[in-house]
Amino acid sequence: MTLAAPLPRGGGVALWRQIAQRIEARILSGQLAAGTRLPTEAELSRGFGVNRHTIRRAMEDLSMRGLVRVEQGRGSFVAEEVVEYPIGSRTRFSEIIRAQAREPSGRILRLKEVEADQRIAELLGLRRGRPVLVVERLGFADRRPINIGTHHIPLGRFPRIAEELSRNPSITAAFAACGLPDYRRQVTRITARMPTPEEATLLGQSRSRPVLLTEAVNVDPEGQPVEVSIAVYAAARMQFVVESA
Amino acid sequence: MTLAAPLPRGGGVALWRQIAQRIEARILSGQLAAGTRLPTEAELSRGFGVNRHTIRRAMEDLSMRGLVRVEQGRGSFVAEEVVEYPIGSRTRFSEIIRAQAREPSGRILRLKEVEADQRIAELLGLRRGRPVLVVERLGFADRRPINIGTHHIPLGRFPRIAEELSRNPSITAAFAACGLPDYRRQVTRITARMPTPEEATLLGQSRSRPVLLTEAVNVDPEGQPVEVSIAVYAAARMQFVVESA
DNA sequence: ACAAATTTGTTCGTATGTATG
DNA sequence: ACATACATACGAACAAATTTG
Repeated sequence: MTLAAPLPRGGGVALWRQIAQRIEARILSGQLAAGTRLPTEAELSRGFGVNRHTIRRAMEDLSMRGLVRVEQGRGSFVAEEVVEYPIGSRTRFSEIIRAQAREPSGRILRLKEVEADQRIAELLGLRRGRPVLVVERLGFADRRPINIGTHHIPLGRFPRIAEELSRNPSITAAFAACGLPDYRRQVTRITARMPTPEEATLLGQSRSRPVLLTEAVNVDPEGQPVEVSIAVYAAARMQFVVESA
Repeated sequence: MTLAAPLPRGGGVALWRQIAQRIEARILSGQLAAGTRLPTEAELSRGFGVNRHTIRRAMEDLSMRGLVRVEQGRGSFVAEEVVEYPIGSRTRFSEIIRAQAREPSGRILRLKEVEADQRIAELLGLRRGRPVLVVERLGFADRRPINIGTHHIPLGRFPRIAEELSRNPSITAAFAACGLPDYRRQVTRITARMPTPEEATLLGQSRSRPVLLTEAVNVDPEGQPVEVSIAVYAAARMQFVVESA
């Protein structure tokens, strides 16, 4: 246990603070990489020669400050850096990831032609039952899964979009190849819920941690809806940022 | 059990779909009011004469579509209407609630003078250690708890704000009484996490359901930060809406 | 479906030191 | 000097979630 070392007692600094500071220093210096598991509370309390409560107090501090993530029954982990995801009219997955000095990538999970249900039809300005391509796509930043996007695209206007997407799993590129070089996000709705088991697996996260859920409508320069996307994000790794003019 | 009635089997429509549709119809027609508890899965399975798994499939469908809320160990409930909470430069709690035809109110939980820590000082454009008033406020819509806001206000600029707040638990009104008739929201950060036990109690929600977390900076007309607010919202009752110009 | 082992979460109780009035 | 409040620290036991067999 390299973390442990004798602690000066009665020196005016609470033991839990000293412990938190040592762990923090290891994390900030990179000696404890993001995602790595910390020793158990029992191990730490033995290592530092303090009571388990004292360790827990230190962990609570680190957890509150977002440096570690504690999961009941599993252990404690060095927190991953959160992706700052600006929500605005030019919200593009790959641009946002690249702007954070990470490498974006994506994998198409499913491509399916369906008839638009009530809600999707309304948002796309179509009649119910019109053909829509449903694209499920897993998005990555630096090979870590970030989101699962379910995109609904009207096939009446973009009949060749499925073909383009199977060639290159980028929504923006597929639209460009179908004659729409630019689009903008009109509205985004944000909420949160617990993940389905499948979502938790795909996002590589615990089932007891929440996901952020967005529903967005993208429109062409004339204001005509071209896509409705519903996406889930691992909440622990994501922070949406809304700048107000 | 008025919900139950014989179901046509082998008619090409899955039993769980028929069950889900019946329950949905009752909810949409208002026969099952928001927040009321549904019969247990065991009762429903007896009532419809199907296996409990079939009921569960129907409930999962309804739950995914946001019509019901299922809580392990407690039961299933008709989902409350979600509050649509627009995020923009004029984000004001009471105005938003009123715009949804609900009655806003608030209760101050705590008022405390503290020294600004690193993060708050940075966001407020102060030096660390400067006096800041921390206000914890529970916000209601139609007497239902909606959010817990923790507001940080620089006392150097607003020395009398605590007094105003104890008279009227509205942040906007307190600022107005302290000579700031108008302010705007500059940036909002949104994420989600699980609630603390206290948060779950105050929000009247299950501890196994997530909360949305916002961090916002409000500035005066000159762009000077006047308040940092960190708020948690019951995710099941809240949807943030971001319109992009 | 169940059981065991592991790990964090919660709640008791006790004791000590420090700041405050 | 004394009482009080508060944060710190330790100990024990049990609850709850997760993983594994």
